[in-house]
Amino acid sequence: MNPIKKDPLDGLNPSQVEAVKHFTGPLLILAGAGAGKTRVITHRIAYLIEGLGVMPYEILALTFTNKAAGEMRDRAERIIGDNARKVTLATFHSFCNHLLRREIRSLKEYSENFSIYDDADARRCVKEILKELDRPMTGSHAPARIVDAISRSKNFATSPSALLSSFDPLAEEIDEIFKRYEARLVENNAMDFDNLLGKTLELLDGCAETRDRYRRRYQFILVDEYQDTNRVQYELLRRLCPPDGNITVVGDADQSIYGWRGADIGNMTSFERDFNNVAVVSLEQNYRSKQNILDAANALIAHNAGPREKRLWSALGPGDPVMFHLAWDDSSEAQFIVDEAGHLLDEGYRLEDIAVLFRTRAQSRPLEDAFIRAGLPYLIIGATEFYKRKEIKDAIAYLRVVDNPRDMVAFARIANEPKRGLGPKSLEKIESAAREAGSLIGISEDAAAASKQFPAKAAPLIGALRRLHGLRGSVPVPELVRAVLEDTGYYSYVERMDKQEGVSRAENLEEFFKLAHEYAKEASKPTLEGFLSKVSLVSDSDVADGDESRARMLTLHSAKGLEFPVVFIVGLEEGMLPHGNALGDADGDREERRLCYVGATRAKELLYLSACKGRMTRGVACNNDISRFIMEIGPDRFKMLEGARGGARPGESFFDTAPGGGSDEAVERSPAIRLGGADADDFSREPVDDDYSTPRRASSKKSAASRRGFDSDRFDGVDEEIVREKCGFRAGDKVEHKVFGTGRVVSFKGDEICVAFENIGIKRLSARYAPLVKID
DNA sequence: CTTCATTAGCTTTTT
DNA sequence: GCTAATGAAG
Repeated sequence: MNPIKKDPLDGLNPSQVEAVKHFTGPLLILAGAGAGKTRVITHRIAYLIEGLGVMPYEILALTFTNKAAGEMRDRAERIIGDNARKVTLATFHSFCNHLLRREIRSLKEYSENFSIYDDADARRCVKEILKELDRPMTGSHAPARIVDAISRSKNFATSPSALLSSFDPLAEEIDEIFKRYEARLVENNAMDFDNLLGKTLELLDGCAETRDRYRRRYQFILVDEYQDTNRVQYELLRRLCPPDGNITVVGDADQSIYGWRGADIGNMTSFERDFNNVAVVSLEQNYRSKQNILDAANALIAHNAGPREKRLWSALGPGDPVMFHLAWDDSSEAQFIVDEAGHLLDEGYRLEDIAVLFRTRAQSRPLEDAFIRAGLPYLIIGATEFYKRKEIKDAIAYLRVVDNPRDMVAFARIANEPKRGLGPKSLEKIESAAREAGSLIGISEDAAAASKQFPAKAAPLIGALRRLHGLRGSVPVPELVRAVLEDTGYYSYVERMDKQEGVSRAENLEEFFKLAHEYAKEASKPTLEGFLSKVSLVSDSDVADGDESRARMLTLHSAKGLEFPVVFIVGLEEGMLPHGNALGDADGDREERRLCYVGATRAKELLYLSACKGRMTRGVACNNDISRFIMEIGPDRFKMLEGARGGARPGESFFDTAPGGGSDEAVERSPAIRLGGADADDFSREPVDDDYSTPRRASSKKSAASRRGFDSDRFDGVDEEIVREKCGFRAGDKVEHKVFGTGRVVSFKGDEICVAFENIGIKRLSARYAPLVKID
């Protein structure tokens, strides 16, 4: 028994109450940024159950990310307790995945243990097909591009060639490649992300009985981020809900930023057309940001043509003006942010209050450098690398083959990992044998032994896979996972790998086992398929959270739905934001503007925008104009900020007006350039080199960044002597730092070494990892 | 068949 | 500045 913890109508404004209390029939909620969208959905779920007597299992709530789904469930649970768990609350993809696993019989060519293919798997398929067709795989025929074209065509529900210019050399062949790709998926009993949606639609269309069953089951449907639905998702909603059904969609056309992926804002207007008597509620009061921030955001978005459905307002007061800083180059832009962050910390903000938003992932690098140098811990959201790690992908591939022995993409990945002497030639033979036998484990031992064609070296692997496949269902998932990796020899192979490499990989595998345990604990009916689905459908932004005291770094896209007291948006330059690929295209331009709008509206108290006159892109210097978005917001809305080292003035050109001093100065500030330059040798000593040459994605707890930056706190109290011994420095030593120049060692504290640098001042650095060299 | 080294190609955003 | 693919040598 769970008492109502809270009245679902408590603390809502009149529009929100109207949205929450709406009972039957379609409802369209136009919710501006920060207007309490998630709040309305969760409270509506609560009210339907507690106030209107709807059964929890009759409710289907769909989101785009696992994170949003989880958050919604948490919040609903806080209002109504355990009943919230019985609501079907899922992403579109995971909902479809579940439906398919249950109903797949209706699609004869698939069985319920189908694999889910990610982009990399899809590319591999395309590559094989190109090889088959003897076509090139470069330029216009790059597998990634083809996969992209195929995916877009599915999202737009059209043929791939229809979306290509007729001049595209690919246009002629793409449909054929597409056909073979689909056939290959079927052969492998696999679905790509798009097919999870598409096949579900197909299934519901092909079987009225199933469709009606789901319609009866889900009397109430709620859709979050409705503006991001694509054609297929829209059609799915129409299958699941009759025209006068109880469907509530919540969206904001101004936050539509996934048009490139097939999201169709047209679905907002289609909704009123295709569903009957649609009620509309508009939420305009913003509970997140100070008015100055909203004014800037409103001014920006006003430049997108079309009627303004709403104008955000806030009762939180004007707040500080939005700030703008023009930096010399990307590293001084990053330095500006670090300096500013320092001030903010002095003022009482915490690191986790601060978010730095950028357009492209590549922009994180200089920021990371600056944060590392300053010893400020940060977290890159969305760079989960965990599931992209080789050992994890291998482990998943093993499991996939065991679960679905038709999955030849997974098999190709692991056949020779560890080395079993199975090269491409052997692989081909195994594949054709598998095709003949129906699946890998269908290859009979006798037939294989009899055939001179069949590589004998493959027999043990196939045997192990067959045996493990048989254990499916009778052995608990975590044990099965371990058995798969141990019995195939993969685990010991990883363990035996040389030194650090092997250790961190084995650690990651242990982490993976832990995931399996967690899954088994929380799933009502754990299965290998369930576990695989789970790991296949996690998105990058799902993991990153936690209340760790770190600044956040993330793309504008992954910022949607989040909020932070302080937001920096960097790189407001033509070609960057708006991005070069969107220039010259009116739709693209508008979407870029919305992207910037989304970023700006993430800020609660302080919003900083910055641009730089020049930046390094792909190792090449280039200079950009200040983004049109800055002009559109209007100069009088900004407080202009100078950086510690002086900002550049508008109109001044970066690399060409200052060929001598100017660019040299810039080069000196950029560690990346120095590293590649002549004095790289100076830093080739092991710990030093390691620190700066290894990839610096900070998402992993084991990254160099995290070790130096903050974990050091935990070593407080470590004997000073040990530290001294470890790093070989003593107080008074003159040292040189790759970035900070020369200085003198002042003292030690825990794992940290304090150094007084000539121009910079005293810095606390990690004794073990700081790139310090003793000089005479 | 494997391993190592060099090179080409590329980076917008992601369930 | 990175990954993945290709090529040469073991």
